[in-house]
Amino acid sequence: MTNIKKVSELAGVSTATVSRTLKSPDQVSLATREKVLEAVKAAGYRPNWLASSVKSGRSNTIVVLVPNLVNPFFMRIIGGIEQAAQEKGFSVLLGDTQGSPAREHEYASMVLTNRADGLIQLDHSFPFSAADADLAEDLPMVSVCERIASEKKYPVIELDNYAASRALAHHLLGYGHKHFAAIVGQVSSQIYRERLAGIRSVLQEEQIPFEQAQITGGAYTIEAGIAGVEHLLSLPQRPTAIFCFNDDIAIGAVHAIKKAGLRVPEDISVVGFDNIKVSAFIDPPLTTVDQPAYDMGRRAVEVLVSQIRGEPLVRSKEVLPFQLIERESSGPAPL
Amino acid sequence: MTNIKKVSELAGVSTATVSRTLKSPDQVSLATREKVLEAVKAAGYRPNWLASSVKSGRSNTIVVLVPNLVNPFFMRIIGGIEQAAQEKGFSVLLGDTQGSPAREHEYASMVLTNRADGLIQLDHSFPFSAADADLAEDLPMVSVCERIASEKKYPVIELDNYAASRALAHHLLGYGHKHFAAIVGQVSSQIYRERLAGIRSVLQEEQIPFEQAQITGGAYTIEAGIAGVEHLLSLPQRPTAIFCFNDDIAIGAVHAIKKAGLRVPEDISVVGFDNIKVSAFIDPPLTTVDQPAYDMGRRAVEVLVSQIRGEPLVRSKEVLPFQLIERESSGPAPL
DNA sequence: TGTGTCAATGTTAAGGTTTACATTGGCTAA
DNA sequence: TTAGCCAATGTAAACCTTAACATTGACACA
Repeated sequence: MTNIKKVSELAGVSTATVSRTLKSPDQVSLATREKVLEAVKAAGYRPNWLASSVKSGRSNTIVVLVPNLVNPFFMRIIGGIEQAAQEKGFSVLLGDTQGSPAREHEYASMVLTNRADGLIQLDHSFPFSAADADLAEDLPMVSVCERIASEKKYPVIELDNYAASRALAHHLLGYGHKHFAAIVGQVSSQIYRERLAGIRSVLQEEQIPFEQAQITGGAYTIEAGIAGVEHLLSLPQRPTAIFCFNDDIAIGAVHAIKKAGLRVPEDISVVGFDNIKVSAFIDPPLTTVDQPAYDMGRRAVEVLVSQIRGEPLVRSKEVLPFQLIERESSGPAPL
Repeated sequence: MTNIKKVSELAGVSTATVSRTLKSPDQVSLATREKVLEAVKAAGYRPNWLASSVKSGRSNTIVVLVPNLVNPFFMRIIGGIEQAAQEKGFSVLLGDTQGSPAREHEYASMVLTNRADGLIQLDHSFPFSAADADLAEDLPMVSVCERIASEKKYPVIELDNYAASRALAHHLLGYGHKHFAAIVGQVSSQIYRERLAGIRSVLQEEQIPFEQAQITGGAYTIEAGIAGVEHLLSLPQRPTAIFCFNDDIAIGAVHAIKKAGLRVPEDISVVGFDNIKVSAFIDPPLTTVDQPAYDMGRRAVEVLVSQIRGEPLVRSKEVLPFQLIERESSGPAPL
């Protein structure tokens, strides 16, 4: 291992001068600087990041907890996180939790052990174990999309899910639909409650019933979409419009509807959520709500880094704009 | 910051005993152990990972260079990497390079600065800058899917792209196709050459021409698939079967073909590569080659970690099995 | 009793870097 | 000439943990 001491000997200066040459060159005379840089090159020296980090007490690293790596929506968020982190001189540790609390605990504890300076949670759970909870009190943590379930309010970057769902509902009402269903993904989350409330509020205003039987789900997957449709088609009153709580579910739903010999949107309209890339290119292209995933990731990093730097929190909640994307998977209700 | 010294004072023992209690408890008497653990709890102490890492000289971290985070195939690989890394006590630093050499250099240099112990490259370039190249000589590095372009042969986990392409070609020949085209994604990569060679070898055996004009591409994206089809449909001799070098391209190709008023597979057969999740659920479901992405990621970590541990390299190249997945996007050639 | 052994614990150096403080020496201004 | 200043550099402590080596003391056995 070539270390700073070896370089200092090679250049005939002290280790402090080597350090200064690399970190604050203006404090070193030109002649010495050149001498040192030459020695650095000759020795093939690269400063040991671990050593400087232990000195500063900062790892300049953030850990991101993702429930599901293969979800393209999350990946767009992470793309934004990665980009912004890099710009700010941070690196990103990936924490694929698969929704497992044990894994969440493990990754979250990295912030307690100086392995990371802060964390971004993409799921809705409070990621620390009960044992760590009190230590986690004032740690930099930000959530994206979901709100972290805890007494203390951590900053959150989110969408107005209530309004977005209302927009989808109005869109479908405009097509004359009267029989609705929802395939909701993960129950027990903030998102679930808000979106459902948004839909309910619109239907109530129009005095359209929306029964429990019409609400199904379990996960944000294509399979859940297929299973949801199979369930819905077995009901006595078939819905003419289905809210899917993300685009993967919607893709599964469209697939299952077509497989059952029905048409989208002629027989059943399907709307999704997230606007993932592929949604525009399936048949029929998906009506959905666009979330600015990349920007949400970027913003999360900005908020997190300012927390890490100890700057006062401006807003504990930021709501980013959504956009209703009307495509061909939704259309007039059948007569 | 509560450190080990504070705990040692609280417990009335030396720092060494605290360290031993946590790292090798069998060396400490039961009574002391309990005393120390109580103090640890009372102080809310968590060992500083940076400090122990600088001591050991190991960060137990690997950095993964990904050209494109949103590609679900890469994400499956990374899922495998993440899982295996966690099992082996490593964490994963994410390096979203967007194909930019500057970013590759930056992430790769993390291995030189003790920020990471090894790296996994998902692209085909040698990720170190020219200045770092000689330092990078013997660093732990593994590539997945693509082979790293350098004199020194780094271990690679890959697929038999040649054989897989031959399988696809035979599949299409079996349907009576005679006019082929390919939308190839990134040119200049190993994958490109091998897959093309595989297709060419089969067509040559059957004395079927395969002209340069029929080969198009540029990126592994849906848009490239669309652009590719638009180009191919403008040619005097329209192909009846299109090889797409990944499923995203194939999804774009199917979309564009349908948009042009043609049918898949009745007018044109389309085959993809990778078998991403959504490929089974688009219309028509995609004929493709399944790559064991998750296992490739896992295996890459195993090889990398054994390199990090200084174990001798068993094989510098591991070829994992592919599987031809025949679905409805390919069918008999039109008359 | 004395010696040897061993488990338990303490002391301290080491890991590589940064930085507060100290030193050097050249220069200016009175 | 000399005090004073300042830029350049050096010295050594600090960051926190770990581990090699040292010490202690209890116990066994001759």
